[in-house]
Amino acid sequence: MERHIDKLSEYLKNKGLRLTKEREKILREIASFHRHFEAEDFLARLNKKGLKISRPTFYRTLNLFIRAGVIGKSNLEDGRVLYEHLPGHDHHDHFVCADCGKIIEFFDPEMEKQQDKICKKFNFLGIRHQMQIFGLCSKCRKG
Amino acid sequence: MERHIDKLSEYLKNKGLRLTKEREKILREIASFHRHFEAEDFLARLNKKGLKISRPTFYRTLNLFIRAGVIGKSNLEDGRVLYEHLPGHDHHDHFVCADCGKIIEFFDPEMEKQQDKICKKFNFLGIRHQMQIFGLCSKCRKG
DNA sequence: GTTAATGCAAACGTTTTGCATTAAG
DNA sequence: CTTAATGCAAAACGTTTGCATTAAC
Repeated sequence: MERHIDKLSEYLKNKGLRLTKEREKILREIASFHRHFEAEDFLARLNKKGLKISRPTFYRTLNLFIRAGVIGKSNLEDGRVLYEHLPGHDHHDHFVCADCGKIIEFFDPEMEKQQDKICKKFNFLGIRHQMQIFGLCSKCRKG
Repeated sequence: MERHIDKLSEYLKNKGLRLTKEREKILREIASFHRHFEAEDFLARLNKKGLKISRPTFYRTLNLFIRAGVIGKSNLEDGRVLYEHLPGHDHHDHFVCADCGKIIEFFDPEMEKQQDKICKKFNFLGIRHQMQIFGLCSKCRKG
């Protein structure tokens, strides 16, 4: 949490923006939620907890947090749009279980090396990448 | 084109569905378009060419073509939803240029092997995957 | 002649906007 | 006290739906 609030505060100060109660509340929830989340699900979660945040403010805040670098956004191959908090959260790729919908993170240095190679081969300057493997997780492949 | 129409006809026959003029027109355009496309762009293109297809019919047709296996759909990491015709179009991954938006396809057997390895390691049954590398293409990295 | 497909208008879910009000600095 | 942020209602976006009409088979 401290890392998140520090990073956000710094960004806000640089930009002449303000640390409001709403931003603090949302950040606290996001920082303590250690999974990917969809916007609407998370908003419902906030409201259920009694933290009443309006929908426009929530979306505006998500976008602000992205700009500030405290959360990341990924568009999955299945159309879902997922967010996750970033600081202390290194790059990783995703398994997506087609059955239970679970998302499993992985990081494979060999894969990263191979990606560098392919970029060089095509003279492409890679900035970031995303990779998703769809299939069945170890639990669901038994069923 | 023949491959596409044959594949569609077979699907329609099996399902007791009909090969309409609209479906033929749309299929002809898609088959002769050898790039990825976004739905709205392509619909505008059709209308500009004088082929008047309503928006609902167009979207219904895209979904039908997906079911029939003549086109594929991918949700890019940047949120764009792209379609492309399938027969004679093998699996590939994508470079996406952040500057000009161009999409470059590539296929790398080493990468595929590495993906198999990582699936085994996690006891994940991989069905399909998608990978996108964002950055600058050879032209744009000069500018 | 059946019934699937079309076009229209209207709905949809998600995300964004305009604007008057509130509150952070 | 200034101006950024909020909440509301309304719009925007891409896509889908209900329904009466048209057209494949």
